[in-house]
Amino acid sequence: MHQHSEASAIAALRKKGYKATPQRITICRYILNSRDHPSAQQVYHEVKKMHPTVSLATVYKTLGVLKDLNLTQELSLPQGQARFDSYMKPHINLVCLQCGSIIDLDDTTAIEITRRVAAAARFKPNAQRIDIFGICEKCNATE
Amino acid sequence: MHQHSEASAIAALRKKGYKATPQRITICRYILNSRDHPSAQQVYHEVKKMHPTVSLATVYKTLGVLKDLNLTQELSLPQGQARFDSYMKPHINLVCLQCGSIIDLDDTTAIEITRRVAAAARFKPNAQRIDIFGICEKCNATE
DNA sequence: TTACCTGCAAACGTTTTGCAACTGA
DNA sequence: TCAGTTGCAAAACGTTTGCAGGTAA
Repeated sequence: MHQHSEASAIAALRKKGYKATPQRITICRYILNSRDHPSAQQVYHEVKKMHPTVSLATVYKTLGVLKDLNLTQELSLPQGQARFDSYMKPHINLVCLQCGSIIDLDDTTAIEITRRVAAAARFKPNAQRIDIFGICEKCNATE
Repeated sequence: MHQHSEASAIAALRKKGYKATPQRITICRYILNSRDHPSAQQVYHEVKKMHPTVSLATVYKTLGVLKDLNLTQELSLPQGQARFDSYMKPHINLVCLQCGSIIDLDDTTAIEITRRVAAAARFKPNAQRIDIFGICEKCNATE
């Protein structure tokens, strides 16, 4: 699902004039290979394992860089922190209101929708996001 | 588009045991009749014209009540404040990255998508949101 | 009458910023 | 070498909360 290797992340950074620092590489590796849409705090705690002195500021700055490189998307949700999604193909986010998990769901509608909109309204689309809020399979079972 | 009258808002409040205070009525009237997806700050400044002593806390609390009554939806966006949408029919939000405007677009896809998802993943949907980020017609023209 | 609401101020959590020291290219 | 980066601390921001006084029903 997340097809970016470490080497391609480094190349992407350098291509746009960003330095490939150890902290950034660690952050990229974590984000680009995680499927669970981590928050900045989660990234921070994870990266600290390799770089104990890393700061939250660096995490936020790097997340900004990754957005600029189009390697991640920011999912801002009501009540609380943003979550980061490195699955950049148009898709649907299934957001569980109980456990907070976010599942990426491929669906042809997600791709189609932008095309339709560009045609219907005179709107120049850049990015998209489809969220469906509800109760996930796991929470539904344990209820 | 926004079909709620003041009387029906008062009825909705009372039905769930909320008091219909003057502040709440003013906030409801403003939110339910605005098409421009105001932020809490905008609501606050607007309501202040009628109730100069109203507090931001009351605005936030009332916005919470309106969410509970299913009369508004909170649109949290990257970089900044949440915006509030009183158009509750499934639709697409066209979010302009330049001027910040949000346009509601009716599209059959918006309704269809939840049905498909409920079937595809074993997910119990509650609410949905479709955002397309880009440049609106107006900004595109003045560019 | 009373449970609920208001408005103030303080608290909270996330994100951003300024800056001196450091470092990748 | 030097533009860009780090990490710290402080600031900024939107939002929430506790509470004493006030008000709708």
